[in-house]
Formats: sequence, C-alpha cells, structure tokens
Amino acid sequence: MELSERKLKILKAIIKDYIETAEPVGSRTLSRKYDLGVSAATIRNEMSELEEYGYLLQPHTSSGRIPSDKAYRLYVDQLMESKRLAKRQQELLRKNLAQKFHEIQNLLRNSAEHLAELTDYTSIAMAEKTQETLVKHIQLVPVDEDRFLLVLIINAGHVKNSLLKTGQALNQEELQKISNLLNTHLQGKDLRDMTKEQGEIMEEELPEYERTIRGILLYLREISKEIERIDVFFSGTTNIFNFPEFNDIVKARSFLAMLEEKELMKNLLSLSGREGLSVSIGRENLYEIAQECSLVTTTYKVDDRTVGHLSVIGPTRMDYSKVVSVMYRINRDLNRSLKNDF
Amino acid sequence: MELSERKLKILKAIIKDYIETAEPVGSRTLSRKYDLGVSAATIRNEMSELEEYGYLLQPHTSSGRIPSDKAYRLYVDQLMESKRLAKRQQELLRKNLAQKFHEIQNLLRNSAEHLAELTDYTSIAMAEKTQETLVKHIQLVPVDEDRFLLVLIINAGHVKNSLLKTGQALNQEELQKISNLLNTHLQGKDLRDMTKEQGEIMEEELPEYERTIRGILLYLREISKEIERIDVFFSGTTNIFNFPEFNDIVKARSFLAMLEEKELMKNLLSLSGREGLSVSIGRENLYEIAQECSLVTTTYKVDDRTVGHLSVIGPTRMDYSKVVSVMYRINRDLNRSLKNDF
DNA sequence: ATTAGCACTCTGTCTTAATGAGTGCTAATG
DNA sequence: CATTAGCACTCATTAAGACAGAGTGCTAAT
Repeated sequence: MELSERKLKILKAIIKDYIETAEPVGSRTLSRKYDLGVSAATIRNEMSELEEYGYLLQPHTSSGRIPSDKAYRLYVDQLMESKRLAKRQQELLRKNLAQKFHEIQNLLRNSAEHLAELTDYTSIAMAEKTQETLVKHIQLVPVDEDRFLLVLIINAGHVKNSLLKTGQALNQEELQKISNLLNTHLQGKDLRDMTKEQGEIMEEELPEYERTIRGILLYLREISKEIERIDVFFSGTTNIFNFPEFNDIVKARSFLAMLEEKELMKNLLSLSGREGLSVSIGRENLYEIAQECSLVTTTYKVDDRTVGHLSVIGPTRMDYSKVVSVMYRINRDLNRSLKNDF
Repeated sequence: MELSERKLKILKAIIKDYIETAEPVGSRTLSRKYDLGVSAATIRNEMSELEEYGYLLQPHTSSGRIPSDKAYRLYVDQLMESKRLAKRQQELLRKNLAQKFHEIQNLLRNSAEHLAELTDYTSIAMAEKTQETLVKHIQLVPVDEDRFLLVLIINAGHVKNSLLKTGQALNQEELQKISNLLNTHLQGKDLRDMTKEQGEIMEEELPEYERTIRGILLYLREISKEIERIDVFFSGTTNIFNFPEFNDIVKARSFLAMLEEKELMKNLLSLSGREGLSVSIGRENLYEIAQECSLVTTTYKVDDRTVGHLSVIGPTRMDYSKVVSVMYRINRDLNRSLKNDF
C-alpha cells in the first residue's frame, strides 16, 4: 500500500508537530502552521484515510490525531532527515572523545552521561556480562607479611583481583612457585568448574602451602559469580519528567521502576540492539512496560565479542532525528576508542 | 524547658500517628484512637502549648497539627522505642551476612539493596574516595606477546589494574626487571606527583624499555583521576513514590534530581555521618533540597580510615524506629565483615 | 483543672456551566 | 471531480459555586 506524495507530506508534518508539542494535532492547526497548499477540509479527508491505514490514532472522537507506532516506523525508515548537531553538542562530543579510559565500564558510563546531556532523554549503558570465564593467567603479588594480591586474568580481557590473607608468611619466591603451580593446572579451565578434587591434586603437589591454595580455590569459585554481574548505568533519569506523557505520577513511577529492574533492562537492550544502531518503537518492544517507549540502541564489539550497549530511552514521541544523529557520532567515536585501547 | 509527662505522651502519640498516616492529626482523632485518659478539649489545650514551644506546626488555621523537626529530634533522642525486626527482615539480614565480597564497593552496594528492601525507603551507598594515592607496589604481569597487565597497589588497600600495550615483545623476566625498577623509584610516591623528570631518570636506567616505561608513567598519571572518582549507588529510589509528600510530581522530581547530583550526595553523607550511626532531620541538613528529608547514616572504617557510608533517606516523617533498628543490625554485620575480610 | 458545647474556618470533592478545538457531513465551487 | 466553505455536534478542560467533614478556639459549666 503506497501512500501518495501528499499523504506522506501531511503525515510527516503531523509527526513533526506531535514530537514537538505532544498535543494531538488537528487539521486547522496543521494548515495554519505548515504550508501544505491545501485547505483544512482536504487535510481532514486525508487524515481520515491515514487513520484507516493505521498511521494515525484518535484519542477520542472529537480530538486531533496522533501518530501510531507504524507511523513512527515509517518516519524513522524513510521520512526523517538527519539533523546537524548544534555547537554545544559538537563541543561535548569532542570532550568525550578526548578522555582516556582504562576500563570499558568507565568508558561506557561516561558516554552515557554525555548521551543524556546531548539528547535530553534518559540514557542507559550496559556492560555485557562475560560469556566465558576461562582462566588465562593467575599471578600472586606480595603485599604485607600476611597478605598477598591475587590477580586473575580471564580470557575475555577481564581482570579481577583481590587481597587475600595467607595464613602463613610467604615471600615473593614462594608466591611465584604457587603462581606457577596454579597456572599449569588451571589455565584454560572454566572458573565455574573449580572442583575440590582440583584443589586436592594441587595441595598434594605443594603440601606446605595447603591452606593458601585452599583459600585461593575458594576465592576463585566465589569470584565466578561476581564476574557475571551485569553492570547497568543510567544517566538523565529525571529527564523523563520533562515529557507530558510522564507527568502522571503513576507513569513516571512505572518508568523508573522499569529502569531499576536490571535483568529486564539487560534483556531489553540485548534484544533491541544486535548490530550497529537500531531503533525499536513502542509495541515493537517485547516487554509491556516498555511499550510506550522507544529505544535507540547501539552495540559495541571488541574482536567480534559484544562488550556493551549504549541506549537512549524516551517516549515513542521521541525526536528520532536528533537522537539518531547524536548516536551515530558517539558510535563512531566509541568504536575508534575501543579499537585503539582494548 | 521541660515538658510534662502528659505533654510528652501526647506528642509521642501525634508523631506516631503522623508517621503512620501522613495526615495532620487533630485532637478528636487522637483521643479516640489512643488511650490518653483525657478529653479532646484537654488535648487541644496541650497541643496549643506544644505549638508555642515549637514542637508542632499547623498547616492552616483549622487543621490538625504535624510534628516539627524539633519534635522528631526529641523523638529520636528520647521518645522512640527500638523495634523488633520482623521475620522477613531477620531472614534477609541473615542472607546479607552470608555472602562474601572481595571489594568494598560490592559489599556496600549489596547492603544498600538489602537496606532499601528492609526499610522501604531509598538507600544510598557511598564508597569514600581515597584520600591518599601513594604507590605501595607495582607489578607487571605478562598476558600476550604485545600486552601486559599493570597491577597497582595503593596504600589504602585499593588495587587498580589495566592492560597496557608494550610496543615491544617482553618476557616475564624483562617485565620483572621493569617492575623492580618502578618499585624502587616509585614506592611511597604520590600518584599525582608523577613528573616527566621522574620518567626520564628511570628511562636512563633501562633505556631499552624506554617506550614501555613512558607508557606506564602516562597511565599512572591518568589513573590518579579515576581513583578519586566517587562511587555512589542507590537502591529503592522508586520507593519515594509511596509517600504522599512526594506525590507531587515536582517534589518527586527534585528528590530524584538531588540523588543524581553525586557531588552533593557525597557532601551530604560525609557531613551527616561522621561516627557510627547518626540521624539528621529536615533542616538539620545543610542543603536546601534535602531539608524536607531525613537521613540515617552509618559510617564504616577500616584501620581508622573511613571507607564508606550507608544511608537511608526518606521524608522527615520517617519511621525512625524501624530504620534505626535495621541499620544497627546491618552496621554490626558490616563491621564484622570489614574486620574479617579487609 | 477539666470538659462539653458551639460558632467559625479551611480543605477537598462534587456538580454544573461555559469555552474551545476538533470532527464529519453536506452542499457549493472552479 | 477534486477541493473547499459552512455548520451541527462531540468531547475535554476549566472555572465557579455548593456542600460535607474535620478541626480549632473560646466560653461556660462541672
């Protein structure tokens, strides 16, 4: 079903107006505000047809019309024009680019903060949990008489460390000996598979360090849970109060409650964005609470492994043009950083 | 100015009732609901005097009265009785205790989550920024052909690490040589004082590793900023929607906006809690936006150094008795964990 | 000193009426 | 024949007025 040139023009005007004002738009306002070259009555007829086709909705019989999810989809895919970034935005982006980060989490978190400031919506950063937890390298580093630092490098480039108590005085050489033992036995093994037997074999080999080795094994098993923790950051959560659709305390609350559900957010982002930049609008989102929102999500990879998502969430009446433009830029910058630094 | 027995009894009843209902309480309700042994008229007279003394406020001429900050202060210091924890709470606390954490941040974050669930208010966890950033130990650990891991231990027990590129192939022995060099020159030095000259001296000593050393120095200077980052976590932020005093969208918004201001929160917590458990009520808080809230804050130390705060924030009409009881327990548990594990 | 009775105050809620933006339909127009 | 002007009708929002309910302060009685 192809829409006529004129219908597209009218639809685009309606969407633009609604994005701007959040008010249902009527035929008269439209003809007065935009130069469409036809009278209000004609627009009325066209609008009526656009409603039949499912592009417009009428909140009640005698009100103006608002765009449907279908209309936004058409708008995002075909109608909208990319926006030039404002000076203020350009500058912020330059700053974002200039900083250096040594952990992907911090990089994402920082970008999320800028993203929220640039778009005036709520931004979400998510550091993807590690899929595998294979031991790559273990190193014990001396600290005090009775403490040492265990450094654990996992295959995916993740590093974990922790101060552990020895229970016995150990010098650097002894620690190195234990490190070597651990590496020969555990390299390539999955953290979740640290069995008791594993420990016993090692303890037999260096029985004088039995207690220390046992402590380490215990720690490795515990840490595997911590590594799988999902990290989700937000910025600009209070921005939603700017939008009349969330002026209702119940709506605002359920929006914020949704953000607090980390598991849900994780799935939402993973589902919404798989490759590059993607937009999911209203009911396209699988979760009901998110169906009055739209998400623009970018996905980041290092060596073909997804390491994180960056996302903007707002009402379906979102300034897609602005958001997409900003995210394209951030996406480009971030990918550059990731390539260079990780 | 000493309050009579009867006045105290009435005041306590008013506070209890207001904490429960959030409605200004009048003399009739009071005499009907609580067994005070005197008529409504007498209560009226007493209330009128309590108002003169500054313990009660009257929102408008013909309404009931609400407690002032002064009244809450009296209540917290002298009137309230500690509450026994409910079964549900006991259980959650046991769970909280059972988990092991290897980073103070995670420990605090987790406790904050439980705290919010237990009290039905908003909880805040703050990991205090490190005051000093003196190098305690540096260790380089081999990873790939072209990458190694730098582990940095700072005096306060903080550990930072990062994957760095060598720019040249380095084996374990060579890395150890560089580690030793770094330790002899940098131990005890402040991270913020890493000067160029410092680097040049070291580069002269091992000129063949010039590039690597330069990279490390650069990293150390950068990381000093990251270490000072404040970490603030929240839990139960949407709980405030349960309270009628935040049913106004403007109030709710400004509350949430306050939480987003990390610097402000940091100061608020640091000021509010210095030792053990402290309560700051309404206008006792220095920041204006926090003056309709009360904070119950606990402070945590390791080796006499403040490492974090845990706090509950809610309306001044807070169930102090419940909150204080819960926090005493968490405080005890947490101090135990800190003593054992850090 | 305490209490019952009463007039008065203020808020919140409900009803009603007025306003205004918008629609759909019909008939006129180029 | 597509377009447009005109008109009756719908629905939401807002303002004003009426009313009930909870509370107070004061006075007089106990």
